[in-house]
Amino acid sequence: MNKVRTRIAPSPTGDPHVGTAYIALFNRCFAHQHGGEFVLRIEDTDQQRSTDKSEQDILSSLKWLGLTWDEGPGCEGDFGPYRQSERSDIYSDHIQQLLENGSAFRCFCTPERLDELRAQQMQDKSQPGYDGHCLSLSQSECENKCAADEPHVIRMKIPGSGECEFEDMLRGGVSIAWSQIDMQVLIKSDGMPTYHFANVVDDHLMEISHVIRGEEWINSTPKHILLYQHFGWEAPAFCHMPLLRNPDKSKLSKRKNPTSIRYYEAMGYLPEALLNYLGMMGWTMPSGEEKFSLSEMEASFDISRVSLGGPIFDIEKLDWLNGKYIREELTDEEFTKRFAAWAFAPEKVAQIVPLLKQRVERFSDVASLGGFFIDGSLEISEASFAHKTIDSAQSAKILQFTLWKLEALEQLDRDAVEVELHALAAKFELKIRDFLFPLFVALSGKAVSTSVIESILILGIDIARARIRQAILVLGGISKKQAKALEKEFCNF
RNA sequence: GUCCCCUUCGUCUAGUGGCCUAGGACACCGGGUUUUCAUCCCGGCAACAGGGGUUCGAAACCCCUAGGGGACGCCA
Repeated sequence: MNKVRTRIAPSPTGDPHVGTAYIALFNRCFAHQHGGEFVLRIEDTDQQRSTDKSEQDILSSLKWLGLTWDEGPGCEGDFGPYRQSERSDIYSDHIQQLLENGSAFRCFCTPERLDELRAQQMQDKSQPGYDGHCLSLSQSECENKCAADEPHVIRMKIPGSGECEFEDMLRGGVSIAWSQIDMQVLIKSDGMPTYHFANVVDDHLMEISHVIRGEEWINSTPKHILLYQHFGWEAPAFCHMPLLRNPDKSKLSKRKNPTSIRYYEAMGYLPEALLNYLGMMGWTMPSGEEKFSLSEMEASFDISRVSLGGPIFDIEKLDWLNGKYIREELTDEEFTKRFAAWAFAPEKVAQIVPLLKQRVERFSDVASLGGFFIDGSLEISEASFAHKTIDSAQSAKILQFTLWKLEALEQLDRDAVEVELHALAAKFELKIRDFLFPLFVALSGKAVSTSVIESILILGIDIARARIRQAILVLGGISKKQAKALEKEFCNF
């Protein structure tokens, strides 16, 4: 058997997600269990959404958890570069091969035509997908369009009939009809490869032997297998892990649950506890022991022990485990050190001090005024939101709208938040001080507090989001029906 | 809508045809220890989705039904 090599391939388009860490953990364990290597590759082919900041966040979050990689950015091996945006030449060479051997074709259809096509297919309740329009273009038509610089994409050809059968390491045989598979775009009109194409090319060139990824990819596996065939390459083994779930069983999402690794860091979870918790999602030690370190997991890892039901990410059990780690693994000295490093991180203190200094008369005022910066959840009740003109329903609405605004914000900076909040207050026809009142309470637990905007920035979007959501719940919550109506109103704002 | 995957206590799970009257952990409820609380200890509650096969024997294998989830983008 060839050397085992696995990879995690995050896309730097948002917060570092616990799901990424989850899949990374299993990839790392599998590789190391077999004396192989674990590779990190950045899939930044989406030029619109990829950011350097997100990449940095993902890398540092994985490191924080101890999920270091044997090869990847900052740890160059023989298969670099490890960032897809730096591999353009490789993709253009390879797409040329497919164009030449007839397994891919140029498509000049406009996005408008494709939207229309899809809308029609949806209406007819048929399987949405490309209709093969440009397949019938003659060679000369195609050349003329290219010469005229007409924007186009490159798509892969799909067998007209039959089934794609493949082995999943956990599920056994899976078969999907080729008729279900779309003629996937491989190269976008901006010249960048799509995930499907870059992923296959890179996995092959980086000699990835086992692709361990989320269940959401099962349905596109035939596309990948077909690409390996088009190139004449041997496909790796595939293994699809169950998806982490919200308490309502849907795929874990930030709208329903904190998903950012940063959130768990900011809430004061120990990385080793969070990692251990992720390890017990769908997996158990052969001994049955629930508390285990990364090296223990790697030593006893056995992928066949993965269970297939999608596990619910249960914060209560994580809390228990984290407490267990604090009690059993930290000496008083270590606790002191780690708590201080967490609570009094210099960058954080530097931001908080100016806000507190002007509002305190004695140091002994600091804890009650600034305590909410290190508190986890706040003790608030509906009564905390009592206000002379704003009732509970109105408060909940203000909080919900603010939450949506914050979620929509590309980047969290002072000015942007200020502009948005003022705009919202105006729409509500409220004075900014009245409008901000529920936010003060939601974020700090008190009616009197440091600046809301600064507080959001210091707390971080993840904690702010969680607190606002909690406050809405305390205020009686918002039913699905109400949420729908509100969302409509929000869009019209 | 079409296709794919999944299904054991509320939750995470053990279980690979007889050790199953289904085990452990979280949560919850009792009790003990503790000046309170927490920790810790002891006890309790609680599940094989339903139906049909195969078998001497099914939680486990097969089929059907139901439920849940996912995928169907010039996002990944």
